[in-house]
Amino acid sequence: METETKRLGKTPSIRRMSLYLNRLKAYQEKGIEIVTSNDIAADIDVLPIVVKKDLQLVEPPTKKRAGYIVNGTIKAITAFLGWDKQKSAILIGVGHLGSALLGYRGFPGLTFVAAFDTDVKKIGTTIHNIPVLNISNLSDFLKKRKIEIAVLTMPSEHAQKIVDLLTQGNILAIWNFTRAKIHVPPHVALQREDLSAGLAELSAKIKNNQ
Amino acid sequence: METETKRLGKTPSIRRMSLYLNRLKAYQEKGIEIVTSNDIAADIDVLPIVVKKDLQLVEPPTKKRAGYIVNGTIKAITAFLGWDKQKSAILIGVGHLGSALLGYRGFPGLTFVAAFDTDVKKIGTTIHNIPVLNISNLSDFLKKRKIEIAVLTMPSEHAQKIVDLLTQGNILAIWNFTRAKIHVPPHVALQREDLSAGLAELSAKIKNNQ
DNA sequence: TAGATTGTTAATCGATTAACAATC
DNA sequence: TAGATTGTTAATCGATTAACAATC
Repeated sequence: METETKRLGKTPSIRRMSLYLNRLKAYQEKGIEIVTSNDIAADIDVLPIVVKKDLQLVEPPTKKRAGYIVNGTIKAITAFLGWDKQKSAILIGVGHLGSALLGYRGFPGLTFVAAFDTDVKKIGTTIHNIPVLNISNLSDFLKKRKIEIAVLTMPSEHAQKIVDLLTQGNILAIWNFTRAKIHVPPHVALQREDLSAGLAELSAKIKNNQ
Repeated sequence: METETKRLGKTPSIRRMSLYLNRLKAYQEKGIEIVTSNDIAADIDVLPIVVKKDLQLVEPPTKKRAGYIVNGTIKAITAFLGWDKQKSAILIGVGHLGSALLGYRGFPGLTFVAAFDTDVKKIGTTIHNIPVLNISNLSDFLKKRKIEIAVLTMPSEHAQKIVDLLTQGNILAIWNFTRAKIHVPPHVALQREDLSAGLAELSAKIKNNQ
């Protein structure tokens, strides 16, 4: 039943893509048109060879031996990640974290079209202009609208029940911020996000500095 | 100047520790006293050998050849991460993400004692019972109180200026949720958190499912 | 041409996985 | 004893880094 974790190849490289994208956009705003792997590397604290190897994955267009063309490389990364076409998303569970994510400006390619909750005080309101709907309308909603990504920020308990509704509603991907272990059919992409993993890493670094 | 990224050894294992901790606490609540690597592995979708190898790092006490003792293993992980002693933390920038983190219940070992902002509308209020103070009082505050961890959730622009104040104030660690590249002296632990890295990973998985 | 860069191939390092020894 | 488990050592795999070839 297990071995869910299909190896995707270049996970660390893919995770760095958003850093590159950010830096490149900053160059673009400054009017810089060409940039070297050295420049980027210095900016995000990795070795230049890492940048070169990673960017090769997206086949950045028209490089001369002077560096990467900023605009084209932005487009190449964006296309590589599928961020050139906006994906519509819903969010389940409008708590602190949920509201924060709804208002977060840093998710390119993602457009929240609705949020769902059980709390009657929240249902009917909007948060950052996104309507909060009754969770009991989820299935109907998914029949009417094509939604690609569902973001889970509700309490873990009933996660699997919701996930089943989502997969029946033909969602493509689930981004799971809860601690529930959830099962999805193989054609549904699943990403688990664990905020305290970062804290664990930081804590270990503190200990190492004694 | 660079090569900031001091290799810590077991980063992936350390990041998984919070998952183990979570599962073990769930067993504890159910009254389960002994648990095998197989149980844990099935629960978090990794191979049993991964659990065994990872847990060896924390030297879980008193195992019989029947599994790990839940209570003792919880204590061992907690101690390994330094989460047995509460660390006091402040948060800089009480925006959406900042407020969400202040209210997040899932950071063991971390106690927020104050938040800082520049917005006069926020200064003087409390968020989740944590007082929001004027950023101009940051240095004074750090002289009076021993603070271990600073969480950065403000706009990137002035990050380095704030970081300099923090390091002068003898902070031990910085958890950076902004996109600013920041420099810290070598004795200060630094952890960069990038929410959109997870989205990049998810997006790549969607593409792979075509 | 010399210099600076990306692109590519090879070497190294670390993390994951497998196999099995030790133990109660 | 047989069985089930952790602990340990070895093998494999993948990611990082180094070295250098190709190019304008």
